Amino acid sequence: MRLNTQKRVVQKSKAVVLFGPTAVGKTGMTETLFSRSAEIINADSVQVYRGLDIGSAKPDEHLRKLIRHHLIDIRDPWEQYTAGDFVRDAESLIPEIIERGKVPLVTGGTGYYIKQLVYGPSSAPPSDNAVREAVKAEIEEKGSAWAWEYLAEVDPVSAERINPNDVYRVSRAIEVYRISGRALSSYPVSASPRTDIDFILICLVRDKSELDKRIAMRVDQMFDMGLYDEIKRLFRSGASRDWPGMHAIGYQEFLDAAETGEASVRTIKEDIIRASMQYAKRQMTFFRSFATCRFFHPDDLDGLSDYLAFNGIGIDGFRT
RNA sequence: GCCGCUUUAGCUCAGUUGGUAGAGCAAAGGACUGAAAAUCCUUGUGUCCCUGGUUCGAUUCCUGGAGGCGGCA
Repeated sequence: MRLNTQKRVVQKSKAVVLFGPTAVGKTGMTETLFSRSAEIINADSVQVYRGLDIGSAKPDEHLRKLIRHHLIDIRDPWEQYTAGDFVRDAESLIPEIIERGKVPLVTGGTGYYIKQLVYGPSSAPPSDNAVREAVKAEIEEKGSAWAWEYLAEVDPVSAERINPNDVYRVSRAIEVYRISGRALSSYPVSASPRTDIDFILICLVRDKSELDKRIAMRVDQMFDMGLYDEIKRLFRSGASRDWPGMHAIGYQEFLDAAETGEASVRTIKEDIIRASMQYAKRQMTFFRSFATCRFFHPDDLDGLSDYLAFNGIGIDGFRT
């Protein structure tokens, strides 16, 4: 039908997006299905950081030798990496990978990055750190109610959309206005997937109880693998809340514990497990909003490879 | 064994001068315009420990019992 028509008329760039909540089994899947055929474009906002290895569940040496990975270890944890950076990086990698005769495989759990890539990035200006700090200081002084009212004056459309308590977004909207003199809402936003690249969206899912077990198990493993040593190393090099990378689950809990001075390793571990489960839930909500996404259980390799073959994607020839 | 305190949502606890109850956390659902593992929104029926009594009416007051905590022996 529509797919066939597209295939005949235009040979568009194709890329596979493999998404799934944390601990669902994305990494294992890439090894099974894509070892020879693909190069991976990481879409995980924490794995971009050097030194955040265990807590971010980075693919190990073995897998990274087997499949070429991009956008991992490209920033230090005190540097900012953004959705906009990701889109630009991914856009330049996709044709390069196709050029090499491989499938670009975008995989990771950061739904927002994937949305910006698949729907086309926002045209609003990137953040300016000085402006952001100034806005933040002003809100701290005058309060969040003031901030929203101010936004309602300069950008009523955004104010209508953003909840007054959502200081994060209110301040971003004010920031855009201060940087560009234009309302954030005046920058167009795409409501449908971009047309220059054909993204095949796959979301891996498991039952809640199954996923919860895997999350708990994986957090245990992280501690066994030396998460605590990783944290100590980061603290020694000056890690704090100011580092973007330290906002990640598995790291921020140690910062909390260091501040209160009361938490034991056991309660930290419990906190990390709970935060991961909540994150997994948010990830699923994000992906349910992608109309074109197909859902598979990670064990359904036949279904998945059939679906990819139907879409003209060469994989490793897996058959049971 | 005696004395005191305590028992209310999955958890920690408010509260009802007697008219069957509500916060935080958890959970479920949702949002997402270059910070997104971030940030925010919505959702609260539970034998108010059990048993008798008083009362038009008891989760609330009284009797007896059970569990928990503390003190004295």
